[in-house]
Amino acid sequence: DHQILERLPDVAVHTYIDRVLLQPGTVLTGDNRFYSVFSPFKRRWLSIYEEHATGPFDVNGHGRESVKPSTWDPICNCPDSDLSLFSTTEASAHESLDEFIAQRLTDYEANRNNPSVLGTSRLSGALARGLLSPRQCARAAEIKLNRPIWEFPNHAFSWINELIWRDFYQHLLVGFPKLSKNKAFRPETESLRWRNDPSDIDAWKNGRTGIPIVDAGMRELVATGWMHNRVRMIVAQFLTKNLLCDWRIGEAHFMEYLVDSDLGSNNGGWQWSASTGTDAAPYFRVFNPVSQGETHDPNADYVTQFIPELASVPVKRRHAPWTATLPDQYPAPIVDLKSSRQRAIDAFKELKS
DNA sequence: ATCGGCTTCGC
DNA sequence: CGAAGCCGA
Repeated sequence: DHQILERLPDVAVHTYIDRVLLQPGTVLTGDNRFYSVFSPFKRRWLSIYEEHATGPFDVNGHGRESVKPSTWDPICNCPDSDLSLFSTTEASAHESLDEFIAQRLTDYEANRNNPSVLGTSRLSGALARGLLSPRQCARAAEIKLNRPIWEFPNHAFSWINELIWRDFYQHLLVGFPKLSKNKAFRPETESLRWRNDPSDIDAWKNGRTGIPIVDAGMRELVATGWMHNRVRMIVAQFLTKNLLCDWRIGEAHFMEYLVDSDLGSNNGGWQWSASTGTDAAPYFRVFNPVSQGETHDPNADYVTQFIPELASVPVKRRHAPWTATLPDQYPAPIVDLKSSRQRAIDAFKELKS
């Protein structure tokens, strides 16, 4: 950027912090270090935001043209995908934001974990591609609720919280450069003996693991260029814990297919799920994909949408179809959930010795 | 230095 | 209610 500026002395260039709400390096601990735990980061973040919130910048009037990628094709490898859910122009991204704020913000906390309903904002693609800024998101919510974010009721603050997570992961990239170099945050996890079984990885990528919520998510990813956040955690834990595959395999696959692919958020999410990261999930708390499915997709609408061959299975058994009559076209589970969970816990336990 | 507390839980 | 260990003030 600096070199381009030097070569264009007659061009007026204006730069803005618009990828995040607070610039990385400005939210630091008492002894000026980068936070590695979200909660204290958030407390400090809020105290700074409360004092120094600037709102969106006025960028019109500098001869600026709107951001307009002509297509998602260069972004994600989804040749057969229906990407119509995602804005491809700045104007439509703002329409999506306004629609979310007006219609769904108040129910966000109640609905955000159910992948079968339109509960999340689905603005991640627009944010990652620069069609929207998080400042514009926060400001739109503040206008709607007529108060600053630190006075938001819990149900709406829960969405702002996700914007703060987004900031957190960008801060981590700056504070811990090894995260950008394919390295785990917790170095001792580098010696974990991942299995990386090629046929397991293939089944995971193609939505053929025999675990419906996992397969639905993986099929949603390829079909739409997006995956619901709750399901991202489920498929990530299944790959890294039950299949004991290196988190970098999943990270790369997501980067290839997601319309919202972003190094900070994607790497942060994968290392959280794999228990290799900052403030990561404790390794002994392995998601059970059946209970996750039954809890968050109680009517099995989501798994049925992406795995139509499950329609013959009674709804109550649809998250564990092997307990009923398995449809011919749908595979049996490629791992036993109980023993593979224990295998992962044991592998992580070994790291300490 | 001590100590409360730690995104998303399984069983 | 179990389950590591350590962050951050």
